[in-house]
Amino acid sequence: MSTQDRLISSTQELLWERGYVGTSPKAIQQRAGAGQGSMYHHFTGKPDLAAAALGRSAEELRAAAAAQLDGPGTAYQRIAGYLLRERDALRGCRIGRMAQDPDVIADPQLRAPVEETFAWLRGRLADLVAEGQTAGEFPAALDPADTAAAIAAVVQGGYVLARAAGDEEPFHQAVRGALALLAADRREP
Amino acid sequence: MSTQDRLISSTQELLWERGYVGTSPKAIQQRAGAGQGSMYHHFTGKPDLAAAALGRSAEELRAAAAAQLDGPGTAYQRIAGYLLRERDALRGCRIGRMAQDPDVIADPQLRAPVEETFAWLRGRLADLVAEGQTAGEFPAALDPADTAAAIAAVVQGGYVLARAAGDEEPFHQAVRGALALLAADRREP
DNA sequence: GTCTATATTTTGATAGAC
DNA sequence: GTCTATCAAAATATAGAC
Repeated sequence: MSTQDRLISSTQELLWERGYVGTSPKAIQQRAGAGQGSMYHHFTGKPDLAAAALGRSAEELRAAAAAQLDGPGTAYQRIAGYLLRERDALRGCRIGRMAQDPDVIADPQLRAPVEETFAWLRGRLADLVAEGQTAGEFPAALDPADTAAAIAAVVQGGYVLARAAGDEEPFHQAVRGALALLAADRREP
Repeated sequence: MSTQDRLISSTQELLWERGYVGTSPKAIQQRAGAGQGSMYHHFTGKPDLAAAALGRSAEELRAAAAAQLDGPGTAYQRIAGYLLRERDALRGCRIGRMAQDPDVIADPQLRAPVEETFAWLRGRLADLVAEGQTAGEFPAALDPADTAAAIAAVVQGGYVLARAAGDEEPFHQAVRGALALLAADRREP
């Protein structure tokens, strides 16, 4: 792996762990095993490096989600597969975390990967919900975009609950709760 | 309002806007109109002041939520009232935001109000769901704790989606989506 | 491309006068 | 209680040698 690559992956890790404000160029250099000169040779500064790191994280996240959502099975099974996928709930979401950072939200270059990732995810989930409605899996009365937003929100909010509790369980509860609500045919009113 | 009070409320605002790492003593002093001396007279340092601010924010948040959840109406109506309450979705949650901050999560003094707020909220929502089940509003098969976690997660995750999009709409979609899933009796499978 | 030296500003706090 | 120095360390670079 090149020095440039190590700088990017170190920044990815640090942004995940400490956010943009909490990540210093010095910390990045130390984790990458590179000096000041290397970093400022390859990137114009912290925002430039962060943009590269966020772009890569967004790509990775999207690929991982697509692996579940585009897989085999019914719409419900694929959504369940996505929600039940193994995750380190206490680490939270690499991309969702950035939405809280005012310096990321304020910089169009940094916000773009965050915005695009969630726009894509909500769209993909909405398509799946609509597909499930056509197949008779889900009630026709559900709005696909609303349902998709709720599903994406449960994951992001589940991370918040887990980190607040210092325990993964609230994340899993939220996911189970959402899936139970979605499993309309299993319900007994 | 005393200088001490202004320091606390200024810190509450800045923690909400910029998080713990992004909030400097200097910024607090400027917003409060107080000098260094005043701040360090009333508080031992930034962590101490942040603890006071978070404690107050937690109290306020809990009171606001309780106003909706303990009000009149059926369980569904009260949950809907809570979810549809007027919120500035782009500002996000004062308390939930702190769960992302590693320095807050690492300090037991700072994490306590965050942990307690969500533990209370999930418990209160679970009681309401159970109440609704007894009344026949919700399917008996739902697990109250899971459902409560999903509802709380939708709000927290809704904020993430809204901030990522730079638009309140995804928050409202997520809330509508969750309420539609909860409204079991209105469903046509 | 990478390194070391240097520079400016901010952070988070202490000291001591009033 | 509040104010104005003062301070050591860190953040975020730039300069220039190799």
